[in-house]
Amino acid sequence: MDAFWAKGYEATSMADLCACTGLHKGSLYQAFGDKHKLFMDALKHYADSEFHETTAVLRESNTPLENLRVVVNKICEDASGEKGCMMINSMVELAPHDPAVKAALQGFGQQRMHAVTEMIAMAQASGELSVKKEPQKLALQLMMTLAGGAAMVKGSVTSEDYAETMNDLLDSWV
Amino acid sequence: MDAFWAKGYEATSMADLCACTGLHKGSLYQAFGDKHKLFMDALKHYADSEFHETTAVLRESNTPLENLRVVVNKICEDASGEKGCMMINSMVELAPHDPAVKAALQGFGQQRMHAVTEMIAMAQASGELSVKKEPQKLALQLMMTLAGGAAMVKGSVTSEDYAETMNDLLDSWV
DNA sequence: CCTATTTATGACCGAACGGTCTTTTATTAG
DNA sequence: CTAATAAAAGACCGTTCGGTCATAAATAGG
Repeated sequence: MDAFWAKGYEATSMADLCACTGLHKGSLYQAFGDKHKLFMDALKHYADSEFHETTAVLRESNTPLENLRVVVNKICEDASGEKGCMMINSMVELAPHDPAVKAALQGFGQQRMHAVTEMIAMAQASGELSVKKEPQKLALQLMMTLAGGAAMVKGSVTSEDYAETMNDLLDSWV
Repeated sequence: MDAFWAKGYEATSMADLCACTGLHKGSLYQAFGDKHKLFMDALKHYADSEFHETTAVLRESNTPLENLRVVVNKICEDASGEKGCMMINSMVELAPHDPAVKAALQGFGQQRMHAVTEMIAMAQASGELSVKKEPQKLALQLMMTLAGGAAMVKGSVTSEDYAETMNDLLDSWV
């Protein structure tokens, strides 16, 4: 997963994966089928563990808005650094030409959109967010900005500016 | 340029480039040096022509905000479709491991940041934008959202939602 | 028209690619 | 301890990769 995350699908060779895992080609093929299947498993593992870790920071004692802030900052932290976000990386590199990857990413995206939409709706209901727009639209705005940061942090935006921009966006909704 | 734009650097072979240009390997190497140099030229051509076409839609008869809207919609249109934005694609695929690409993209990014910052400042000065935040921060917000849309439009966001989200962002600043 | 220089061509190169297969080594069950 | 099973290893396969080079076609100058 780390190899695919750091270098992408095409630029990662089976030799890289062998060096990274300490295993040898035959073993990997026996265990995973082929490179593409191995990548799909790695992508799913990334998405599942990232989602699990992100939702893990939620606390019942927090207000909806506090939870939203914590989640957004967690996502920022995960995507900061040179590797960025593996889902965004894969969407950019593979989604247009790889139906399996595209379908998987659409699933992960919907999962996250639903979660974020619900959090925004709760923060609106609690009165912490004064912005009136539909939660779905705000969630899309939030996801797109997060995604853009995850892309730009790889080349032309610092992780501090990334985090600050996300917090400013939430502030503008209060 | 179209081949690199559509498939990225690693996934585009010299054979693809031959088929795409109608030329043969030797001619390409003689004219451009190697694959990497050819890619750099294609990336620069993309950035320059995209910037030129985008600034071309500006009109002195428009108000600053109208011009900002036109520019944002033009960028949206250019990045919609399966190929997305070649600069975002390259930043995600190559920037962390390719200093030359990273430096070039930082240059293009600064150029765009300056232009957008100035447009926002003008729209604030004219009173069309009521939002008080520093133009630089708003520009970064705009660029990140545009970038995220350019990434997600390749997999899980429609071009209509992309354009609508960008217009909503500008509306929220009025 | 003939020569000189440029430009395009396709055969060719070593290396690395993804993937397979047989042999050897651990591991487990009886 | 032995036999059956699973897993790891590395040699090996055809293909494609980026890149080179000698040759052939085309262009330009005298």
